[in-house]
Amino acid sequence: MISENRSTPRRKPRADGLASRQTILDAACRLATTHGLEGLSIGELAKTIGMSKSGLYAHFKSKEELQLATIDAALSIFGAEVLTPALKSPPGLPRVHALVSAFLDHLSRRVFPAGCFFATVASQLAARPGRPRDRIVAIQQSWAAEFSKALDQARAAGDIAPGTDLAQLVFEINAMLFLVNFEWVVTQDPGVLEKARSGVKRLLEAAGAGRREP
Amino acid sequence: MISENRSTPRRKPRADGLASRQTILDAACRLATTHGLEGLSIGELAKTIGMSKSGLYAHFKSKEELQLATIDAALSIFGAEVLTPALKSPPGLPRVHALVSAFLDHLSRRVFPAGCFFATVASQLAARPGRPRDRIVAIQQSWAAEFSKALDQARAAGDIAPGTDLAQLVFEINAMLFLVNFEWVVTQDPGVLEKARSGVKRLLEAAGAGRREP
DNA sequence: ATTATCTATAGATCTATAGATAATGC
DNA sequence: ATTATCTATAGATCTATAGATAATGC
Repeated sequence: MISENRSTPRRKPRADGLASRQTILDAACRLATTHGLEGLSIGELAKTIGMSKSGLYAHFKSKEELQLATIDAALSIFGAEVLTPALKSPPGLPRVHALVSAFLDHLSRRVFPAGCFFATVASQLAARPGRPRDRIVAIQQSWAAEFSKALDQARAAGDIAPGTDLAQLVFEINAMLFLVNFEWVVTQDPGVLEKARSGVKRLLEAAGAGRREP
Repeated sequence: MISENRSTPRRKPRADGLASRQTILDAACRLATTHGLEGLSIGELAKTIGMSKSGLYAHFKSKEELQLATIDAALSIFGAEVLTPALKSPPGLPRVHALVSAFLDHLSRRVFPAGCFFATVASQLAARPGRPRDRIVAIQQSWAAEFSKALDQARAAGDIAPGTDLAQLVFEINAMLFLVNFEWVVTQDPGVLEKARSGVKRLLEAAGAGRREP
């Protein structure tokens, strides 16, 4: 009776099936960055990659499953291009700067065709209840948590004043990253990235100078 | 041959036609705040206000005209609820604070059902070329220009250090308003509004203390 | 008061496309 | 994977009509 009643597939998917799925999701990430997750249509996606609608559809049980898979694919790209490299930097203040730099660099490298996938999609889904929204909100929170951790380490190391309100600091750093993404998409002007860079720099210097003591 | 070849209508539109148009645009503003301007469909809008699709459609030449009219209607509401009241405050620093307060208050009063119409729609249209996007970007810029003007007055009055980089300051203030809108929509927690309020307050205090001198 | 005209709307209908499913080929 | 097909809905157009308005006749 071994290996009966299991929900895992009997064989692993063929390599070209996986590759095809990856092709779909790569294109979906790109399209969703400009059109939004809800503006992402299966027909347009199929046309983009030169595949039939139903061939594409066979990889996903529903539109929502495609959306969730697209979010995961975007997270994987964001992890490889932004988060993982930044987390190789030393804990504390250097890591805060590394996270900011990595984010701004991924904008100027155009990892996604129209700025940060998560900033755009989060704005679009904020008021639309459902699993995609919940997933995006959770990802946003874990991004903020990385800043929290690094800032806490910086405070422990004495690089930030002991009484600093870390949640407030995370909010203000993230605010600049959030707006700069929008301005970058609209203007495509590298100068706007410097506004965020120098804004965060000044913010952290002020926090280091002990301006936030209780 | 007088009054030939004119493009103006022979009679003025009937009052109920104007009222009906206003009903449509009010509902369109609300729907667009949650669904986005592109997610706004004529069928859903017609159903919401209990009107036939074609009856509604007759008020606009195309979907794009409806979108542009909706943007204008939202601007009119935003002007009446946020901008005009704030501009009654004294020029300079008080006006900067009034603009920020008026914006945060319009969020907590739920003037639109899901945060700031323009923040949401701007995020969605940023990467979608066209007249609606251009109009939204122009409105965003005129909003930023109000801050620029008020901050310039504050600098002239000596409430802000002479060498202050105003564009940078506008960016940082706006960044907090932009992110707080998102967090407000997601959490509905009035506490997040305080983060923006105190963040801006601290920012202006720092600018007043002369930290931005050349 | 009558006639003509115009406005605002409804209902029917058109084409295109959405998401989704079934049968089939390789 | 494809092709064929289904239902629902998108934006858009057309015709018909109720009711308001304007010009005219008495």
